[in-house]
Amino acid sequence: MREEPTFTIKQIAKQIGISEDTIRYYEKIALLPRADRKDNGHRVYRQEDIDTIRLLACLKKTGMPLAEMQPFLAVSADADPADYPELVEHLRNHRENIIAQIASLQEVVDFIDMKLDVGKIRRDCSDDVSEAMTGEPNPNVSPVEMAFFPGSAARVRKSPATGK
Amino acid sequence: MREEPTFTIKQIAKQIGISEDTIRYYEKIALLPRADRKDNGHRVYRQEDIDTIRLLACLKKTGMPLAEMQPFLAVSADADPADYPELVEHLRNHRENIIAQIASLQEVVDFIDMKLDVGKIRRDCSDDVSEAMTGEPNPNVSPVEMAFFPGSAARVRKSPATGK
DNA sequence: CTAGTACTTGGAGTCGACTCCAAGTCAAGG
DNA sequence: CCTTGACTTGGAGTCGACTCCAAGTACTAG
Repeated sequence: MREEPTFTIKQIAKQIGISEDTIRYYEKIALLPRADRKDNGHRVYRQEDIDTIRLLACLKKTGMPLAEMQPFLAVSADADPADYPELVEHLRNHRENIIAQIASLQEVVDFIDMKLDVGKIRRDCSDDVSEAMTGEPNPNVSPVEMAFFPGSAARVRKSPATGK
Repeated sequence: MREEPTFTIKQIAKQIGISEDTIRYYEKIALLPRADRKDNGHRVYRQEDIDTIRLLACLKKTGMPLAEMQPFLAVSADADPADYPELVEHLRNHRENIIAQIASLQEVVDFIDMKLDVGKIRRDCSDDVSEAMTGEPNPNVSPVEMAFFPGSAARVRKSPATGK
């Protein structure tokens, strides 16, 4: 069998877009398994490892704390998650969290769009990520009082003008 | 005019789901304007303030650092953002960031689904939040080697099996 | 042999975002 | 009048996630 290509820590750091220090740190806190070393002690990475680290980077982007990433690595590794029912549960939970987070983000996007579109009245597109909100198709809403807030969509209904 | 209802810090903390300390902290770092006080010095909040704080909480959920939230409050306040071209620019930028973040999240969701659906082949539903990704409708992909990684979607294409 | 570079390690420092605390004020109840 | 409870303040402490550093080793080129 031909040898897989291997990479230095510097290379994969650059490739993935995180610092070498961060990668070493992940290893230090055992978020990543100890990487193989060359004879001189330098770390060697292969595609498999890169994929794993990339997954971490991806999860990080979603705001997940490092401590919660471990289970994902277990899954990422190679296994069939069905072998670990607890883990499946965990994954499902996290999936829900992420969906909620997407909804949050979408609300912010909506908020921004609303602010950017002040007066334009261009409210029709498809954006129903969350089923929780999407209250009234209320067009020209006024600044803050819209229902862009999670968990209280419908009940935010102000009365008078904003102070002024 | 009848008085708007007002609330204590404890009430709104509970309502919004963050700690009183956090609210005071936001005020301390001037992320929030100094709240009005009663004669005894206690903070009073009205709906308007609650909306603002709720916006912060919402932005926080999206992983935005506190320092970046200021512009949103300026917008939230009452103004027409068109009055502040820089701010509009900032909003647009952030909108893009969020869209990207949603894509990241969606990838994680896809990853989870993929892991959960191992062998199930149930790939059809409607989830196209981001227009950036949605690469191939590639069904039964193998564990890690999938293109669930942001920024390198198409180019991560492994050849051999995952080590084993 | 020396210089340069690419790594290694353990540990210290930083930064953001809280979180906790002690001391103080005020209002109401017994 | 004294206690209790809800708040105030400034400041200290914590925690997660890095980020930086000094000292050491290994290889490479001149």
